[in-house]
Amino acid sequence: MEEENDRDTALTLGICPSREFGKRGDGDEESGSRKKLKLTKEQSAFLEERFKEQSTLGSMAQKQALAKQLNLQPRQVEVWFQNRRARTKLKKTEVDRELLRKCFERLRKENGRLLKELQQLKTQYSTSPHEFPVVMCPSCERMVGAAAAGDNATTAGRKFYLDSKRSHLLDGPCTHSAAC
DNA sequence: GATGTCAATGGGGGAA
DNA sequence: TTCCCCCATTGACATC
Repeated sequence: MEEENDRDTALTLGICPSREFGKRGDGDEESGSRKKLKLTKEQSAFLEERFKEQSTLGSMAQKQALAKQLNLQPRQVEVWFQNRRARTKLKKTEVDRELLRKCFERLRKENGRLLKELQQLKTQYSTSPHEFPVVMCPSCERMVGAAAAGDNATTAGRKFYLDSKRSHLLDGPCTHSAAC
C-alpha cells in the first residue's frame, strides 16, 4: 500500500516510478520490467484541451513548455500526442467502415430491386414485343426503346436498351446519340 | 485467464 | 544529421 502511494505521488508529479523518460531507446535495466505510467486526470484533461486546439505539438519550445507545465518529460508529451492521433485515426476508420457498410447494404438492395425489375421487363418483352417500339441507336448500335404506356410506375417513362448480350435500364438519356 | 486500454519503444520515411 | 511523424508492436495494468 505504501509502495502504491509512493507510485501515485510519482505519477501525480509526472515522474515515472521506475525509469527515466525523455530518451529514446532507453531500457529498463534497473527493475527488469517497465512500469506503466498513468497520467493524472488533470494531465490528461489538459493535454486533451491542447489536442482540441491543435493535434500536433508545433515547436520544440511549445513542447517543452507544455511538458514543464504538466511536470512531464517532453518526450512523454510527444508520445501522448502521437498516441492520441493514432486513437483519433482509429476511431475515424471505424466510423468510415460503418458508413461504407451501410452504403454497401443500400446498394445491394437497390441492385436486387433493379435486377428484379429487369427480369420483369425481359419477360414482358418476350411475351408481347409489339408493346415495345424499338429503334437502333446509330452510335452504340444497340436497340433502344421507350417503355410502353400503361407500364407500372417504376418503369414508365424510362428508356431501355435491348442487346443480344446485355440489357440495360437507364434512368437518364443515353449520351450516345439523339436517337437514344 | 481473457480482453481492452494506453504509455512507451523502435524502426522507417520525409523535411529542413 | 536532427527532428518530427507514422506505424506496428510491446508490456503493465485494469476490468470482466
